[in-house]
Amino acid sequence: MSNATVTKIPRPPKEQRIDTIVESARKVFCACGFEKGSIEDIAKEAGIAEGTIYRYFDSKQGLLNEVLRRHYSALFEDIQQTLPSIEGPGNRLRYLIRRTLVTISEDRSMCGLRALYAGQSDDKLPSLSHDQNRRMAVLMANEIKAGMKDGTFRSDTSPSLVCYMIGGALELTEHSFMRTGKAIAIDDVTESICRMIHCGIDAIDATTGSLASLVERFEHAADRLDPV
Amino acid sequence: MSNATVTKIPRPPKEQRIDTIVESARKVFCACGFEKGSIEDIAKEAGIAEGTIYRYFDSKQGLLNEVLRRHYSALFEDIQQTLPSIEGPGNRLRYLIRRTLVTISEDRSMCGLRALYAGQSDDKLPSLSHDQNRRMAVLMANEIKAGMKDGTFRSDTSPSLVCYMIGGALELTEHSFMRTGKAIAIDDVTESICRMIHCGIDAIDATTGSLASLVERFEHAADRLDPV
DNA sequence: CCAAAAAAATGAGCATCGCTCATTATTAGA
DNA sequence: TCTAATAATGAGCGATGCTCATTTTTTTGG
Repeated sequence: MSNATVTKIPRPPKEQRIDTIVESARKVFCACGFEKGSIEDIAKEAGIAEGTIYRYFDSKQGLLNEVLRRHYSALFEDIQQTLPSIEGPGNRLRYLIRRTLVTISEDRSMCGLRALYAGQSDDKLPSLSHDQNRRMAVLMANEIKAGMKDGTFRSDTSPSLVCYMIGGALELTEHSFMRTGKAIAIDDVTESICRMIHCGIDAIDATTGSLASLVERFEHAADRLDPV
Repeated sequence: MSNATVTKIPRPPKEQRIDTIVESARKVFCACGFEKGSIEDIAKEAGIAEGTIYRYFDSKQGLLNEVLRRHYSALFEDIQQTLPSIEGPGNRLRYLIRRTLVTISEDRSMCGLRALYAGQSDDKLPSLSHDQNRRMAVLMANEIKAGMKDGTFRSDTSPSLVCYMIGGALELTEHSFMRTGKAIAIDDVTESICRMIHCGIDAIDATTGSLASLVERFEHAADRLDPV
């Protein structure tokens, strides 16, 4: 009005504004969780008004979607580049499991968000988090199908079932990490999951023990018929 | 005051009132989900004032806790009675898996609640739903440990990992059921999970080189019996 | 360079919801 | 029957996601 230099701050371009909002949302959500982190907090963090957020995002949920989408896009780009260089369905499956563990291990706060968010989807379309999980599940399922085709894996395997079992194992690790904060023994866990997936829990001699004894009996029988 | 017969409705006993509230909450939560089902709805359904609910329950969350607790208590009582009559860790594990599938199959709306609720727990204590899952996980883990002890299962198995993998498989079935509404092929799914758990996905000849050598020995023995 | 139109930003305010508490209604005890 | 204890009520509080009329800034076109 009168004296002060009213330095007109030019508006940042659209893209940068969105970046600011998403980044602020990420900070707030990671710090407070999705429910407790309010739009007001995010607006304050970004230094803008609440209404501005709604010019770029339909809802709080949509904002979280974008936060997660950005966070996971790096992971999937990385995977897409690496995967073709690995030989064999079993090895590629192992890589996918290990890579997921690395991601979990890298960002604990985001894990909480992810877990929190996963239960969020109600009657709506599958939530983004589910979508990310599904994307990973599709990658894993592809490898399992490939393995079934080339004879590495049993042909009566259910790819989706196996994927969800792997998912369960990863979730356990994630939960445990979130609760305790203790570093994940990535290679050990990968090995455990892979061994389980490949061989199951039966003791070797329980699986084939009976078979071994059968062969033994057969050999004895053969011996009797044709003593050496 | 003046004319009308003011039929004094006696207050129901405390226990019955609680039952009414919990049952109303169950209906509303199942119909609308936890978030969208409001306390107002529940009070209206029960024919009481909102405040009354808070005489008996600390919070909306606590009310849901009780709804779930009652729903699952029957399941666990049933299990506790049946389990001791089944012989062998493998068979008991199979029963637990199948029994869970039956429960999922029996109440689709409650599944939604369960799934919704699972993601709810934030910084608080583990939610009731998690608690129920954990209770089931403990039962399964006990069987796995028993199997490891008696030599049925490999001794380097991680019980909790296996439990979570089973949990993942059950969750897939639950989600699929909730989305499609198509009846669960309980026995088929049970078989798939058990086969996976016990033997993994590897093709037989890939599983054990020892098996290959067994076959070789068999062939040698057979050769001796019936030389070409 | 300016005026008008378009676009962006604002923040007061709305609707909803979980929850509280002062007030009222009912029951139990003497 | 009178009184103290207990139960029930519902208006209202505070917080929150979201809207929209208004204001501010940018763009346009002459």
